[in-house]
Amino acid sequence: MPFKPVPAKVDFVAQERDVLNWWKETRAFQKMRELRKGQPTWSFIDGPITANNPMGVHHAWGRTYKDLFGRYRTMRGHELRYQNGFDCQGLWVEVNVEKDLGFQTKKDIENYGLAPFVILCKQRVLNYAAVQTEQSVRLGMWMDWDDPDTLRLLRDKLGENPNATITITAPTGAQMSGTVEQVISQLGLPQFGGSYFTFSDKNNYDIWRMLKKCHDNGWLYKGTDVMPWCWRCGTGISQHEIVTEGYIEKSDPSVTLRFPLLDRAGESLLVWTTTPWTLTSNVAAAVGSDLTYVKVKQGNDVLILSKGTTKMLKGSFAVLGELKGAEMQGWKYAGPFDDLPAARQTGGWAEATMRRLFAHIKETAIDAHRVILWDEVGEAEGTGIVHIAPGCGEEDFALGKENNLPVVAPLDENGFYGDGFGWLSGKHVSEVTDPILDDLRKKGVLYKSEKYTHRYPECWRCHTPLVFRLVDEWFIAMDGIRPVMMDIANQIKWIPDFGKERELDWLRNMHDWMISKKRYWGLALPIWECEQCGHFSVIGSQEELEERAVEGWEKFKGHTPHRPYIDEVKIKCDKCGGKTSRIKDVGNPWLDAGIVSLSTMGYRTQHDYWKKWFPGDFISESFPGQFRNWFYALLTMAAVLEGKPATRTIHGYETLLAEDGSDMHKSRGNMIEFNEAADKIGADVMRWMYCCQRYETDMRFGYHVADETRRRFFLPLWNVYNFFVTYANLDKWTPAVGGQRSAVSDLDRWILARLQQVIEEVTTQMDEYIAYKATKPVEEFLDDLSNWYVRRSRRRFWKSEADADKNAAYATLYEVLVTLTKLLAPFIPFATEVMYQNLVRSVEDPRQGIDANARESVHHCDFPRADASKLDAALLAEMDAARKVVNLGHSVRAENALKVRQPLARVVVVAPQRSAQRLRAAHMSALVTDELNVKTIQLVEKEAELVTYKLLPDNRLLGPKFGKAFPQLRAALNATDPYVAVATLRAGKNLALDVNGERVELAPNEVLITPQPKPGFAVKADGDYVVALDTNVTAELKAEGLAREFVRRVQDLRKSAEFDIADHIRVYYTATPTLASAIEAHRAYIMGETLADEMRASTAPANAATVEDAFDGEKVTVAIVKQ
RNA sequence: GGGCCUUUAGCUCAGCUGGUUAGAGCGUGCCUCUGAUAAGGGCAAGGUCUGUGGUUCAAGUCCACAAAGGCCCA
Repeated sequence: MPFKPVPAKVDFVAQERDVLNWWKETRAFQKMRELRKGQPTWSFIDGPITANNPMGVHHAWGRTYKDLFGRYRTMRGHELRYQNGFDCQGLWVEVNVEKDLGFQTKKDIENYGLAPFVILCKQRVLNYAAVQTEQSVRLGMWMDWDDPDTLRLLRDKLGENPNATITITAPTGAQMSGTVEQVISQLGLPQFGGSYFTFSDKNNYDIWRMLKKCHDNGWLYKGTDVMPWCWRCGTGISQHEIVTEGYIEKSDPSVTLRFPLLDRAGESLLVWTTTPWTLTSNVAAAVGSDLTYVKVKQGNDVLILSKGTTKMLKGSFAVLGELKGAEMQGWKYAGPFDDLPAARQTGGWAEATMRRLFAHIKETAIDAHRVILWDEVGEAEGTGIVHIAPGCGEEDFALGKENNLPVVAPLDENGFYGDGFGWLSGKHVSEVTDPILDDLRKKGVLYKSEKYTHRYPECWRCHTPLVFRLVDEWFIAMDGIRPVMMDIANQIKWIPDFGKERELDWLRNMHDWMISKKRYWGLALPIWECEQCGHFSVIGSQEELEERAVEGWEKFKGHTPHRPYIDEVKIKCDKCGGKTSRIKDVGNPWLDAGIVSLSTMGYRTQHDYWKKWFPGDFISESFPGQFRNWFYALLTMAAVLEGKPATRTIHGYETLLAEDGSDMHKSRGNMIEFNEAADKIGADVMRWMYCCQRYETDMRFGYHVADETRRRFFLPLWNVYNFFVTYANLDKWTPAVGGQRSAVSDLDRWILARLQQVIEEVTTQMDEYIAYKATKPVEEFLDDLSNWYVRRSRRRFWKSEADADKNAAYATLYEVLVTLTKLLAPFIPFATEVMYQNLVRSVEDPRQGIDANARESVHHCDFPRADASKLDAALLAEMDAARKVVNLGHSVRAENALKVRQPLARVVVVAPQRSAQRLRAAHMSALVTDELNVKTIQLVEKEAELVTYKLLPDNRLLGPKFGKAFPQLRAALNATDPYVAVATLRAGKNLALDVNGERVELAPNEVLITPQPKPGFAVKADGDYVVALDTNVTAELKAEGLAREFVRRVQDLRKSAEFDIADHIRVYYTATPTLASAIEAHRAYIMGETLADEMRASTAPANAATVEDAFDGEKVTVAIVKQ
């Protein structure tokens, strides 16, 4: 057999695994790469995936785009780098390692030891890099992958002894030698190949260089602020992380308490807060200057609160008077925790390293207690008087700065009170609420306390409620780079285009970039700060560090620039000559990901190589978040070092949701893991789903959609392929046997013309990176192929004689399938490979070889190019007309309950003149009559008995011409005799009308004539077309219909008895008289259709497959046996 | 609080620069075809195009305001 038979029930998932093995065995990826070497470059820069967990289906969406456009560009004749990237450093990894170890706080990590902890982080990254590599391979991504087993070997060896020497073979075949730690630090270098890892030495040192450049420009500084802080992670959380990852509904005790006023005996401010722990740090009380406040008397107390909040008072009260907030400015009061030492310290209280910042403030918190004005004070909740603790809140801090207030910052990094807080010192913020309430009660200032539910920020990693804390962090000042960045953003092509606006919006509003994290695993910020004089140096390279090292180099040498070894190195202070240490902070991980347009392409060491690949042509990532994360970091780094865009195109896509539109979350249980989906629905189907999705809207992913995709697209494709192979084998047809097409029917020319159209559309859309606009024409084409071309061509394949027409059908379908295979290869690489191997490569006799030079894999082929000579616009229009008539005909049959199996005498068609001409052509007539099962087609000129007409003005032409008189024109047209008007217009003459007493003339092209079926006929109309059926069933036609019914029963029986398509049979039947005579009258037809060599009106042998049935008032028993 | 987006059939979404009777898929009901067969095709039902006002001969489409939802930034 020329082609391998296609199994009846294909296990697509198993088939994909076979393809993966075959690619591996034949080194298909490497060969493809060789093939494209030296062709024009197309540079894709991969945004690194965090190697921290197995992939979910949301990762597969983006990775499908990356592979899709890479494969497309390859087939279009480009050389690519094919480098995947892993994001390795940062808190994501740390938190998971902590979890594995059961650690609660940073102290646990320090007790465990930084060196072994960092090793565990690296091991986790290597482990999940291996997992994600395997998963990506499973998805069909062709990248320059590391061997996952090698990654696991390195993971294990690192755990055993990072200093042991080792040699491994890199993806390029080169040998990598050194200590385990050193080998790992060199993964992904161009000479070794494989994925890049952001923990590599190259990546880290290139960031050093970038930071030094920032410092040279004067952009790097240390800043102080009060910011959200997770005491469990021991690190600041930037506002962006909270905004995106959300808040929780949290119930906390709210407290209302009195601030007794000094100089106004018996009077108190009534103050409300939801964070009692911050009361220890109260410095001032804020009121709205325009708000109205009231003095109320309750028992012996006189309380002051805003007029709009008195409903919160408990019990009855008497209003003594009103005043404006502005009048209260400067009133002094006694704070709730003035007994603590912290309140008595000049400038306030903070950790030792930060006290200098408040040296200019000469007051204590107690001295400072007073009423200040603040526009933001409202009456929506509380008392209209806000407690201000500049050391415990972001806005408080800013307000404190404005008013030159002292700052009392109570918490250390783990959330414990420092030593200036009396009985609270050493207590943890999470457990002081009740003791503080007790204390306030004892002091007699507590007014009331109740549960209060509010939205509260939590740590997105560990879900600990955040506190606000005064901290030192390191920043890059962005003002200097802002205009450059905006210029760069404008040079880039954003897909979708609103991406540019979003990025520009971010750039306009962006604050300085906080690059420090007080953690352990990550980029070692190359900042050495002098404890004595505060001066700091920024180191730009390993070499520079060695040069300036005055201590500890020996301990660091041979290690990667990570904690703890890097911290051993001390350098001399430029300014005072003292010994300086590296700050303990690690870097923001977006630095790691942002540098890759430089670091991974040999920016420092292989400049020619870098120049060849920089800037990227294309990047693609999920939009949410990336404007302020990777896109931003990527553009910033290249802007600082080169002043250029890092990429020419930025493609983004939205969020992947569950099928019901809800967020996919592990915790919610509706997250679909990649492996699960791949095993269930296969990679090709997933990929097609992703490709069909509009990238600029959220995607709903689920198994129902997957199944629909399989049914709508995948099965028809496979069935057409299956159909071809089955019949080609039956006829022993191969391309070599067939040779040149000797006769090509219009149906063939039509499908080939459609094919060219599709190639053009797909190419256009793929060049624009709009995948879903490429998939749509393909699906339409497949529908044409399957539901029209193949359906209409069935008999050509089925007939027994091998003539030129049959050969043409095979040759055409073959050409379509092979082309489609190449066209779809970037989208569904597995199925297309199977089809290609069978259609093009595995013809049994190599001398029959389709193409002696056929490439080994479909992915080595060139992308199809449209052949203009096959693009026949007239033919396409002709077929459209025929299909329209057929559709109407079917519609008429359906509405009048005339089943297709019953032949009818004729179809009467009214069509526009051009179409009528086309339909008159013999081939089109045959198509229509056959499809509609009618004897003749009649194209009528005198359609008057069939239709009436609706006359409408052509709005586009006549609207502007008549303006306000347009409605009258419309009415006049409606009132005129349609038959006369049509006759006039069809004769090419102008139609005269009376509009508002004026005579106007309409040209034939200005009036739209729509035929309308007259009621009472079996007629259906659509636009210019009207189709009618002659419903008179003569005895002859009836007999023919019965014969066809009989054939149907025999065919069903063949099928259910599991006969082979080519088996010849004997038929036995008994039937009611009318049916029996119909069967005998059409004996030859029936036998031909059913491959019957004999047909007898008698009872069957015992072993025959038998069926009884009744239809159209007749009864029949049919039996068949194999001949 | 500012900016952007969305709102069209039971569900998910198309609808280009304003133009004739607003479409598709899924779901539902009915019918039908068939050697793609636990598929395929057709027909039908289902719409105040979120609301109000405006511009225009003509508005799902343009403008204003409002409502609901989403995203981004404060």
